[in-house]
Amino acid sequence: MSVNNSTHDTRDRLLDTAERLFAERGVDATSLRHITTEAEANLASVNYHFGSKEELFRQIFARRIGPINEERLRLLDDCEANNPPTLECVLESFLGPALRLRLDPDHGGEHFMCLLGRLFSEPSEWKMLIMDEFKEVYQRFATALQKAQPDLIPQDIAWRLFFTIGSMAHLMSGGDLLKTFTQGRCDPSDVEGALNQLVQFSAAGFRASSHGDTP
Amino acid sequence: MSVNNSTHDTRDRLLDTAERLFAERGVDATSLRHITTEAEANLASVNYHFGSKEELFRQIFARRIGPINEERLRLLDDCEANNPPTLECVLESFLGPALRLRLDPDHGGEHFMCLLGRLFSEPSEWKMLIMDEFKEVYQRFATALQKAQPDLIPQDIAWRLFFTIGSMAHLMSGGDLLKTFTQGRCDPSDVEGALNQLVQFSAAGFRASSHGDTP
DNA sequence: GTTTGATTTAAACAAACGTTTGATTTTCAT
DNA sequence: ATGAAAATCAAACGTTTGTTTAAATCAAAC
Repeated sequence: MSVNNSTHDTRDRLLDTAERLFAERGVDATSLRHITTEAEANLASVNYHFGSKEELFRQIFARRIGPINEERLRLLDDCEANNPPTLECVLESFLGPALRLRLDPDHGGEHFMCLLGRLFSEPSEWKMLIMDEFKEVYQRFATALQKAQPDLIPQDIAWRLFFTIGSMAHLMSGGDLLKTFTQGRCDPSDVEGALNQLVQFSAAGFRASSHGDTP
Repeated sequence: MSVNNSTHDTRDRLLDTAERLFAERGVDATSLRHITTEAEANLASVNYHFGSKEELFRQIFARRIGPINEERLRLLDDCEANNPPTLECVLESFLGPALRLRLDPDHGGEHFMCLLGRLFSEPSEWKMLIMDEFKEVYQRFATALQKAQPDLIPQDIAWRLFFTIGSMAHLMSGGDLLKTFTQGRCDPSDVEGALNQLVQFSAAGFRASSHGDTP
């Protein structure tokens, strides 16, 4: 029932290694043999500690996604101390905790960030595992954005939050592409710089006039 | 060497079926047996007509990506008849041909759009197959956007085009999520409405003042 | 009608997959 | 030290994977 030190070692080693390989090569393309080899563990250890590959995946998410969403809501609470909250504050509360995963000193958070960003565009099988936890966060931020921009109709809020999430996911999963295309002049590993760029871009998008036809 | 009618039938059936299944379930998660069964073809037919699964994937892209990028550049040429071109015109030239894949009457384009959107966030293996073709388009549009917003520094152009691509990819691969979250009130299958939302959002983002700190 | 080349077919291939087993080793409270 | 629980291990399980083979079928030219 309880866990002693040595098991915790290999259990965590499996989580860390799988997290990295899932991020680098995709979930389906990463085999248990690859994971256990790089983690210097026995092939059977995944099924012993987690029961199945799917449960391993689930636990990789479980240990990271909760704290991120909690911090999002905590920062949002701070924003809503002002009424109405500023657009930039709300957006930064949503985007910051995710993008700052890159600052994790042992790079585990960075790998998870990449994995999380890709999950938004993955077929439904894996995606639905986290969308339930995400729904509460989504609703809280949608209403906060509505308060920050009361002149927008709810549909516009939804569209623009959707685009913001898309930009965020793209940055999380494929930021290296931007660095390549700009020959290093735009560097997503400058987290605060990237966050500022995305907040400003999205905030301006949210401030566009409502029904869009150029008058 | 040449191909007669009957072979073209099963060859196209394989392309169409694989395109759909790759979009619905992911490339790695789709087996040749699944493809050939649904296409009512023999298991060996993929290797006979294409040589390998990877070459099948490559040809699925080859037949669609060229026309899209050609139309993008053609529309961009029309924009640049004006000097400077408007932001909305340039953005619509980039986004329209991709989003309008949904209008393909036999739904083949819709499946490919979903597949294409996902590819941006996929591990490098498959992604690099199309990034070479994309580079020319990227450069043409980056310079056009620079002309449309001459006050922005090139890094800002790159960041904002990157975010626009992220929003587009998110819409292409996971638009159904928006419909779910909004209980059907935002419908990405209304192509022109979705395109207008994205163009207005991105155009406003591009018009944000340059270095972002709120004055 | 025969021949030739293109296509389809059923069957098999080796390799890799996630998972299970049963024995062995390690750990630690007693 | 001893016994029970926890963890590791090598080996095998039955599937499924992409690919190959060789025979069968088809289409059309001669």
